[in-house]
Amino acid sequence: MPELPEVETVKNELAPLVIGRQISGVTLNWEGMVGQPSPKEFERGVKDKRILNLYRRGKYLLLELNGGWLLVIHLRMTGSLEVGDDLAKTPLYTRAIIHLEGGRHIYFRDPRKFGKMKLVKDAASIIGKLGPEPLEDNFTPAVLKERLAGRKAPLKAVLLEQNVIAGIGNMYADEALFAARIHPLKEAEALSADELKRLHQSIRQVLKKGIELKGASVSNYLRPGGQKGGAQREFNVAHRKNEDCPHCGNPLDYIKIRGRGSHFCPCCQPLK
DNA sequence: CCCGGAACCTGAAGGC
DNA sequence: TGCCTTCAGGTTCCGG
Repeated sequence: MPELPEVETVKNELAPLVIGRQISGVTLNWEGMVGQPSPKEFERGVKDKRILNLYRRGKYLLLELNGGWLLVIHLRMTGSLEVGDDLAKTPLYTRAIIHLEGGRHIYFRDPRKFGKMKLVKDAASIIGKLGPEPLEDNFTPAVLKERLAGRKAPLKAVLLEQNVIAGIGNMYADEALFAARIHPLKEAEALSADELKRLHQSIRQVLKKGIELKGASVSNYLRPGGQKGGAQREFNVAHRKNEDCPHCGNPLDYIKIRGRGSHFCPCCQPLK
């Protein structure tokens, strides 16, 4: 599923293909992909705008257009963006196409139709409530402590909240907790100073590694050129149901936390 | 505010 | 083999 490393990879690989290009039009195969404004207004508003720049914030991809407009894309669970030059080779499950000048197309694929595009002027309306970017320098163990303060919910559940920290999803939450040797059900506010330090370091480490490997292709995620990412091969616990812990060899555990499948090693991540 | 569960969707995987 | 059920999990909404 697209989390911070996957969206960062999409941004990095999309940028040289689309920045500076003008949008000649949009095809909506499924109008539900447009969150706001109405599909018709969206089509009119995007047409003939130029893509000036590309940013990521949390799991949001932000296309800066001229006139002060932002085209915001969220891939949700099964979305991916691919770029191609031949409409006859439109990928399966393409729900929307952004046509660029010169015959290039951005295909928004999404089997489950959860992804969303929005055209807005005010970035804060979309990303204003997001928590800190975990890979920026201002994300410190002290900030992590402050973000978890007062939260008695399971740590894993709190890590998935985008207004606490932006960009972490189910896979990288499991990986970060394993690397930090902390049980996912540990009460979020109850971490010791050492656990906070380990978790802070682990979050950054697993996200950086995910970006280096160009994201994890466990389900539908593909890079803009159609290639898979490689991060799933390096996962220690995520998506490794019924397998053994790569560290101690004991069977991994699988439980549901807030309805999310959670993989961990009960031996290396004791609840105590 | 905090917390947990349901809903949105549909292809893939598992069970019988 | 084929039908049926369950699972996947990012975000938003809702009830307690």
